[in-house]
Amino acid sequence: MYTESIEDYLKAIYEIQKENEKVSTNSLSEMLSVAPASATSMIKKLSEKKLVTHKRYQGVKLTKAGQKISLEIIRHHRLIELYLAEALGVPWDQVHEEAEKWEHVLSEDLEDRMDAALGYPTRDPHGSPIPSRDGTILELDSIPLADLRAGQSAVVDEVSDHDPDLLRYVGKMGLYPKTKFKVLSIEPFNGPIKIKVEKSEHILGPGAAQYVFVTDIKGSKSEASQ
Amino acid sequence: MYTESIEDYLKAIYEIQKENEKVSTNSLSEMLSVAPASATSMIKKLSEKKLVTHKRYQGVKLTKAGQKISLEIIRHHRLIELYLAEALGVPWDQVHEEAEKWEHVLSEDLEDRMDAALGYPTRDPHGSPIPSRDGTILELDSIPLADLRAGQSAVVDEVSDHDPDLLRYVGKMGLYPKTKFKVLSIEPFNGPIKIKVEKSEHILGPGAAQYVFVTDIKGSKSEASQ
DNA sequence: TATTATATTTAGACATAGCTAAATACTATT
DNA sequence: AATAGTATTTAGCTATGTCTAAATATAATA
Repeated sequence: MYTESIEDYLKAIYEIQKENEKVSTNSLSEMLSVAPASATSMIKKLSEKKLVTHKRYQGVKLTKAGQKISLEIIRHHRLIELYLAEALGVPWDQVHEEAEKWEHVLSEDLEDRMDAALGYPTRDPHGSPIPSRDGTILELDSIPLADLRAGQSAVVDEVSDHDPDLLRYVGKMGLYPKTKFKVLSIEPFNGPIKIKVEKSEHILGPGAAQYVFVTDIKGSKSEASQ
Repeated sequence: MYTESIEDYLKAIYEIQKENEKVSTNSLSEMLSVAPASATSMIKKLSEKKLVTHKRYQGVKLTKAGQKISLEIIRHHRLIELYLAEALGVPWDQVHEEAEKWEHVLSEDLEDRMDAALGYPTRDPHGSPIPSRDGTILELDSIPLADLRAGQSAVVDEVSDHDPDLLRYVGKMGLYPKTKFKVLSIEPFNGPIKIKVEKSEHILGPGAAQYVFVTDIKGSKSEASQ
């Protein structure tokens, strides 16, 4: 088994790798709230253990082995999040923090029991895919809500869980995964977005709209396909 | 917050204090599987933090503050054990190990939710009392099954959870808390004990009978009261 | 291209919590 | 009361993972 710290670094590397091509020492140190020098020394350790490859000043990349461990932890994390939400009614903005600690001490047996109790789910409460036991994960191709055009409707696919305030904010307007909504208007230059969810209208700030990912887009063309 | 290590020591001190008057450095080092020197240095630290009182070569004792923390951890531990058994069907010989790790990272909020989901329980799966949030705990006055006499019947109150094998062993004969049984015969000099649970008879080794605590004794006098 | 700014790494220190080996204190026995 | 045995403590070392300050490499700009 690996230390909690190692697991945290591997998870962070995976998350950054998913967005940006390059995983820099600085991005890691920021994500984990440690000094850059601390990240450097951990990178050295991960590299010796063949969990990442690293060229000085060039960033790191997970090896097969590193990715496997990373996905195991993410599986723990997301199963726990869903379990807490479903079984114990923990609000979706609080499950992340709880899972962050529990994920490191969850046994395989309990993981299986939770998985079964939940009916072998594929998504966590924020819509993020739950990796399978053997280390495969669904790649989402949803786009930020902020990229939609007025008149389009779509379905919420995933909401970033990096900030509890964001989750509470979009939760208040009912923008949970699988929820259908329509864009009534969208102001230029990253202006506010007017949307309709169920029967009610809401104004969504562009900062938040960047972190709500949507799919199943219907109506006039999206910005991306123009 | 305190470190996991500190919490483990405080918990161990509480457990030893419950049995033996004196909590020696050696008993602690044994219970926690660390070298005696390690226990000494932790005792020094606990003493500085006013969590225990300590006189050199004389053993330690929890202060009010130390006992409070200790009981909080034990409350976590036992709530988790019961939750795992009830909600996820984890067998009673496995809940301890799982709780041992989880207890240190359980939030107060989740503690409350589990407590409510379980209907504010007072005992864990082994019959041990669950301390209340404010740090009070029921003192049991049950006695070892080994001290009973032939002809007496009693009810299982608590089974020590220190050894999973023991739990599986007594579990096989149905000796769970609240189970009524009768002593058919008991051989002298710590011999085997024949008991009847429900309709079936079992032979119980004296080593195990020492760790099964019973109450509600009926029939001829117990050894203790002779 | 030389310079400046930024990113990364190295060097050296600290806290936690463990260890072994040696010294010291207490306890029991002759 | 002296001694042998056991319990406890001290001294000093190790590993993990963090930190700051200084050195060095890369990238951006004048």
